[in-house]
Amino acid sequence: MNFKEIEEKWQKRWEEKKVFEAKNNSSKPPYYILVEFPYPSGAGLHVGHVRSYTAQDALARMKRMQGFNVLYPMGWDAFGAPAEQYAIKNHIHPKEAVKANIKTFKRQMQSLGFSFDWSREFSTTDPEYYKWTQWQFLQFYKHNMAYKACVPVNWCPTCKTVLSNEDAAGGVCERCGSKVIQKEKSQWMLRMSDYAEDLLKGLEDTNFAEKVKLGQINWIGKSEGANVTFKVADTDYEFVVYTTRPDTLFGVTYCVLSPEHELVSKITTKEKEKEVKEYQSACALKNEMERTELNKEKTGVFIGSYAMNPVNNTKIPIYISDYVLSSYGTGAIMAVPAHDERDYEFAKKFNLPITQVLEEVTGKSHADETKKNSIVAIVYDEEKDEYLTINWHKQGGRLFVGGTIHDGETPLECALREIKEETGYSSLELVCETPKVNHHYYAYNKEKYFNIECTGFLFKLKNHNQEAQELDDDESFDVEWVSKTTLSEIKDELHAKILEYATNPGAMIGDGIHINSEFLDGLDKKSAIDTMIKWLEDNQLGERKVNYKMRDWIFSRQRFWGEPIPMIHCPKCGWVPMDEKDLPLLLPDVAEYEPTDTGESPLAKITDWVNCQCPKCHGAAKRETDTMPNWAGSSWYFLRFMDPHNTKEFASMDAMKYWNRVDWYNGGMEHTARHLLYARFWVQFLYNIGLVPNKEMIWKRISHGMVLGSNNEKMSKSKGNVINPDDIVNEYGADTLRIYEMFMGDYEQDAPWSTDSLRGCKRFVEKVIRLKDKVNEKSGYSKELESLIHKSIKKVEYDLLHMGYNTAIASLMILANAYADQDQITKDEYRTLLILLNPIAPHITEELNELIGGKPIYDSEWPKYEEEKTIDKEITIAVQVNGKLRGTIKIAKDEQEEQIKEKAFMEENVKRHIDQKEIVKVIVIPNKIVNIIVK
RNA sequence: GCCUAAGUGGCGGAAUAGGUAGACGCACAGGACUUAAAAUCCUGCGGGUGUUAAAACCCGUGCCGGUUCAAGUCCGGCCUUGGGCACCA
Repeated sequence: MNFKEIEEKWQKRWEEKKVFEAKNNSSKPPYYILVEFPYPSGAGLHVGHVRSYTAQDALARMKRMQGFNVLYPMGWDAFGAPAEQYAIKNHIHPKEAVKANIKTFKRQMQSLGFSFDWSREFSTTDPEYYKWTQWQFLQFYKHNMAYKACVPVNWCPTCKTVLSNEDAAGGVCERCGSKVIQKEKSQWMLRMSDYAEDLLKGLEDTNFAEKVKLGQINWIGKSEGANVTFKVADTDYEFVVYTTRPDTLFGVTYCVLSPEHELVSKITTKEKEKEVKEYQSACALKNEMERTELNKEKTGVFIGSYAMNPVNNTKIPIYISDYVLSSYGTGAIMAVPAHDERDYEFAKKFNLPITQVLEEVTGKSHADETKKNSIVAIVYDEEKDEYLTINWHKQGGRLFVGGTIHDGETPLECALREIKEETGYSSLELVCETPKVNHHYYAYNKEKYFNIECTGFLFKLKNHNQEAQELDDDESFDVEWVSKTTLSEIKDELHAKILEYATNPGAMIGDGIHINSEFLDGLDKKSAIDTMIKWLEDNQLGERKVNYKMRDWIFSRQRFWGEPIPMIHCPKCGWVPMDEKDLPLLLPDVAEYEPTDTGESPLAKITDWVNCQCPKCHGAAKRETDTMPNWAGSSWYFLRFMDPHNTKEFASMDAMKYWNRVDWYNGGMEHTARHLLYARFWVQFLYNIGLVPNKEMIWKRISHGMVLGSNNEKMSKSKGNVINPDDIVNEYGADTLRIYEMFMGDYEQDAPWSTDSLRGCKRFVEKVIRLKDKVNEKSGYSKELESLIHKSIKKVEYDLLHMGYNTAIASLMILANAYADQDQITKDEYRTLLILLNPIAPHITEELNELIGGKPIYDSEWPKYEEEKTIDKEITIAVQVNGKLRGTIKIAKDEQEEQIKEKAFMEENVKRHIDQKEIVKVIVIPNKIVNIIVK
């Protein structure tokens, strides 16, 4: 059989009969399946595209057969930098390159037989489409959701262009390699942060995969805390910090402002001015990415003035440091080194005090406890890599040195004394003191409950001189030096906790009870936060505050190849929106657009285009030359597919109400955070101004795994592991490629390409073709195959709805193998196999179906299974003895427990294993397993 | 560092509710058909002990421990790899 001819024949037939055109006024229930429309690059279709398009195609084809009016559209997201680069180099209009690329993509998609409704095709670069993108921008503007603001951008001084974060990775221009600097530019912004809470809540009205939801939640980054006002000592200035941990206010030992903070210049003292300015300009050179990279080691400068801690009026120094971002919270923080990792690092570096205000609790509390203070001391011998322990044997196991603090003694003195008394060592060097731990325990020798506040110490042993121990009579233990691994023998909660602190010094960020905190003492984290916020509000020193990481959307791009922003700047009237009826604002039709020296869009040089009339006062004015980001056109394309030819609206409310929403949206994991969030924001805005029927227009979102090269690496030209789908279609046929990509592995997981496995799928197709020779004139299902056929229908249907494409194919292979074992099969049997396989391999199945005289599959119904016929009457179950498989028995479905037991005991091998042994218990799980426990 | 997904034969991967681990496919080996090759068909295919052959047994789902009659699956702790985010107070 010539698969090429067959594929072309059916592709033509489907097109002629308009089989896949969705109707907007059908009585059938609607079902909207969407795949991310591609950016038509010069490289052509990737085998990764084939994977997700086939998966959604299979779903679409099955749903159609099940009686749904399926919308499965395709279009082009064709604005973007690569086309612009190509155009600049070759002095042609980017739309020419885009046209050629779309042609290739479309040809490739059609050669694979995807059931797209091509009558709804459009590109984001079509004026008929971007007219509405511009129109929607005007709605944002009119509802005060768009504004201009100065934002730092990545600027390459050599190329004289603005770079995306991607192109400026590592602080170096991707193209010319020169150092990227930060430059302030006035940009259009969308007030997306206003929607943070709604975007978070809206997730409840979607059926996104859990990991997708999580990505959205993390991106929005909600945090709850408080704003707290700090006064600058000896001045009238004050500043506000944002904190999620107001409960730790008593532990604040310094404050940090971001280098850009407006107060810095006002409160820096004379002596510090020079140092501060230098630090500020050093930071200004770095972009956010560099800051993070260079900030393994904390940097900062003390600006000479002090702040007053509002809870206890302690004077604390003010620093500036770039670990505090001006763009988040208030751009200022209170630092609690004892309970914040970053503050801890900073404090260590600048030798700032660390005040513990929260201590961890170990052990269980008891009503009648005696309080005392104690220490645990860990001594380390660097030379031998050993730790000093005390082995109490049966009276408490292995511990470190420990003891109670005497009156008038500091914890450190106590530690040194105890070490000397218990072990005789005295030549020690203090390495660190750990946070205090609040420990509850019962002392058996004293028959009392204790609650102790314990400080831990880590010492280094300086020399091995050992004096005699000074022991009490009731003390009997061995002093032992042990290796690190032996330390795992220390089971005592307190000692283990101190060990953990000593070996991983840092901030204590967990929960516990508050100390050194006046009215918070004794409270846990959560109630202390609430108590403190209430106190701050009562005293007008602060307030409860929610913050989001998500910022406003920078909507300007200094590019040519994007939707022009329909705004006009008039010297008299300021920014004026274009009249809606003048849309679309077309991109000029020129072939030359060198970048400007100022970093403005190449459009700025096209004066014919830039100069215009102010819509308000009709005076001379200039157009905005920035264009929209790539994300704009893709934020609402799924709405346009519902009504793509509408010239009056972006889509009619009727059409959107009919389709209701996207039922199933598939795309790559890399788009699940940003693209999906932008699209949801866009839709929520349109909903709020009454232009779309639902607040969430996408119901289910899943993401596919990548197709990797055969070496298990990402496909790339430089690695030489790229597979071109055209080659595979030519050599093996579209159906084989489609089957293989669905069979290659778990759909949501990455999978490497294997041409060997592809050949196996080819063999399967050929096997299905050969089965045709076995078809007889009979109808119905034969007794031998009936049950398996019903099971297969059930399985394939379930799998296609749950992305189990690989197992759907496996079950079809099993069915085909069963057919092959028969001398003859009926027409109905063969046809059912063909229909089940059709969603994945549509061409060959239609052809074979036609050859046996069947009604076209595209016009047929999905086969139905009878639940009863999928259930086996006789089943084989396992018999275990003591949990080990010893044999199997055949039982009738739902057979009585007694009979199953009897059969199990009769099994030869089982008999041998229970012979002469006492039967303790017999577990029978109906239709599943028998487990006999013997002694 | 944080978040997230994973780790099962020579390979891709199955195991829907804790119940016979390795479905299905690939690769490989042996055989049949053929003058021969390809295609096709049949058989085997996690490791080990064992047996003339079987039977049977032991070990096995990244590592260590736990829960359970029973763990790839649940719990605790670790290791490794991929993806995302980058000091968010």
